[in-house]
Amino acid sequence: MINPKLSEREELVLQAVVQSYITSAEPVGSRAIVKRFSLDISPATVRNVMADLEELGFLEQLHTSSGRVPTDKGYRYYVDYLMRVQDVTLAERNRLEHQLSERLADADEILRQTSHLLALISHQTGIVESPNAQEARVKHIEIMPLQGNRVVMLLADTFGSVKTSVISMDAPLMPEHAARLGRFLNETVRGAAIDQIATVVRARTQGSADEQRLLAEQALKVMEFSPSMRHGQLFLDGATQLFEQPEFHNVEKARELFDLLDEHTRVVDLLRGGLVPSDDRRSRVVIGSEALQHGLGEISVVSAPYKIAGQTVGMVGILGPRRMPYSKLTGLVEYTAGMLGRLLTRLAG
Amino acid sequence: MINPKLSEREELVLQAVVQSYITSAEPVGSRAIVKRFSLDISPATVRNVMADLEELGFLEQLHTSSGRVPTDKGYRYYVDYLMRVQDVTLAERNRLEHQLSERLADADEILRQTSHLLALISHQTGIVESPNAQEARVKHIEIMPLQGNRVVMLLADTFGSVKTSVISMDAPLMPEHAARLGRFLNETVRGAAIDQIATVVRARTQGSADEQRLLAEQALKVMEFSPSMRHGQLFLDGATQLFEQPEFHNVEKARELFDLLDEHTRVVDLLRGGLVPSDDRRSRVVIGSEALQHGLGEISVVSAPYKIAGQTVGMVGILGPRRMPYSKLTGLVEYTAGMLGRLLTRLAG
DNA sequence: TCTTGGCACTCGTAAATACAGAGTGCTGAT
DNA sequence: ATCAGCACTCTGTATTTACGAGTGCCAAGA
Repeated sequence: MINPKLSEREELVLQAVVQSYITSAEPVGSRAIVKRFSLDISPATVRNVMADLEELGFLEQLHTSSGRVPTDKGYRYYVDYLMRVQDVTLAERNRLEHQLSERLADADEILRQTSHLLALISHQTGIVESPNAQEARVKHIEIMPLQGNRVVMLLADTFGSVKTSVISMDAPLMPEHAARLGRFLNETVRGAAIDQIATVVRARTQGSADEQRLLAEQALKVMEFSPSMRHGQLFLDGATQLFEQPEFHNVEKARELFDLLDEHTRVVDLLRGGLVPSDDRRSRVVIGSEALQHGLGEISVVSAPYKIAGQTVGMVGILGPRRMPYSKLTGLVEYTAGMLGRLLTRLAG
Repeated sequence: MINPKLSEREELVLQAVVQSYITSAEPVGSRAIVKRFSLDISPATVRNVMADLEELGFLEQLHTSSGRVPTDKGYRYYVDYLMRVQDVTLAERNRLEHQLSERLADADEILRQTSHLLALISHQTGIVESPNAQEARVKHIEIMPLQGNRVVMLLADTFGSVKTSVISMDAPLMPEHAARLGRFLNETVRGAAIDQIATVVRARTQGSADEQRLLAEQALKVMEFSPSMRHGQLFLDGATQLFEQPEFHNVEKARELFDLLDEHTRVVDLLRGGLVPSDDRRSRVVIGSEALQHGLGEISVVSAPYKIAGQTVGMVGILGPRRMPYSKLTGLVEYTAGMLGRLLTRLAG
């Protein structure tokens, strides 16, 4: 994609249109712009520039003689070249600090609370992805027999999060066998990546053919299927706020949106913005239909990666209508990602 | 409330109106009824009966000369006296059996899957309340130190469910202290009701004043605040399906609904139907504004209690618009509650 | 006394028409 | 290049009209 550099005046007008439209949700006309931004040029001149911008694909009219609305391309140019990232206000910063330091102990609780705060501050939907299981290492495993054939497996990882999984065995597990199995698993698997556990254990038990191998493999088989272990969780909050946005007053659109939010894999794709995790930009923006195969061209996502101990492990983001205050939200996700990283790093070890 | 017994013909007409309206979502007129149910009386007669029913408060007109629509009172009479509970079809029964026996090991997974199936079969929102913590007894507690000052507490109860809670201590916990604390807690608290743990331990540690008392109390303090321990979880599924119902094509209504679904305490109140748990009816129905102080007069809930080992411990239900196929859904929740009870009883011990 | 056919009336919906306002594109003057 | 002026286009909002579904009531019949 070539970068079609615009003239200074064109940029000025484009920026004005985008900013006006973001706050008003109404198509913006030439007169409104001159007035609102106290420009030294006449509406007629603005009209000429707007006509050019429309031909270039940055703006569009819903019908002849309505005001202009930005296209995806217009938003993109605005986000990439025109917008100035806006710092989080002091009040917002305080709010984040306070409400997040309360529940320091539980990683999941921190993630949940983060998504909640993102939603509250942005008035959009806040999204937080749990630390990627590919990066986490096993810290400790505990095995505990339950009633009947069932066993619970508790796994603590290096990111400070704790996962449990209840497994059904072929036969009841005696406490002493459980202890032995626990020791075995800890020796074998400590330090391994979470999603490599099965492979590691299988390699280790390949040679030796004692009864433990059976137990271990059985436990692992179920572990592989435990959804909370394989896929990271996704914390969403504030979805209902989107009903306030005029773009979702249409019930069709609203339904599409809520269906999307229920499909976590699609949401994660949006969050990651189709980019490789090594990409080290502080934030990214997906606009409208850019990353979506079908439907739902109406939404945008602003997201930022967060790091634990210097390593990128997940994303935080905000999802809302295409018409979003990008400059403010970009600042917000970047700041939030930074803080979340610091908090989680403190938990990790 | 007096029970205003209706004449046979009045009952016939009321039933016809309710059933017609439930399937069509349109106000129903006199001619339509005679036709649809092949009645031997004329539209004019039906009109007279309808006028009576309106005066008695069972029906209403949206405006002069539109068809009639049932009022809350009308639905109530239908549900209490006219409707015949409809059995679950064989296909639905098979579906429930199959899909629920797959994940037998994890109680939470069973509950989640149950709400999912209720939603799929009913095309409404499925709700399942986790077994009431007041009835559950502690089976086993495990304590495991994490990085830094943190400790994870794992609690298995007599209902076969497993809860974890991450706690921040004042100082790091040595493995041997953790083991001692674990033994102490198990001795003290085994068999106690989940929501009585704090009380029991406090009573036990009142006299003895060694270091363990400090540890135990500290652990408990946090445990009390752990939300997943105190309140039961609520599993909801299929909310977006409600967009298909014409009553939620209005965005205002849709928003109110989704806001309600986010407030789990209100949903639980609806589920329980304002009745005492000892009430042993097989199912209950809350219609429209009956149990709601403000707003949201548009929804109904059909629910049924489920039992573990003969004891009522929670509710399953279906939430949807007031205009619901009560006879079918009543059968569905009753059957589902029964099956869920059997499955969970098998896990418990 | 209950039932029913007939009829005038009401109300909501949909289509057709008219109108005002916002905004544009173009032209000619500076 | 810029801009004032003007004709034109399109939308949204009444307003009107027509239509149909359904009612309430009355008077006649069982």
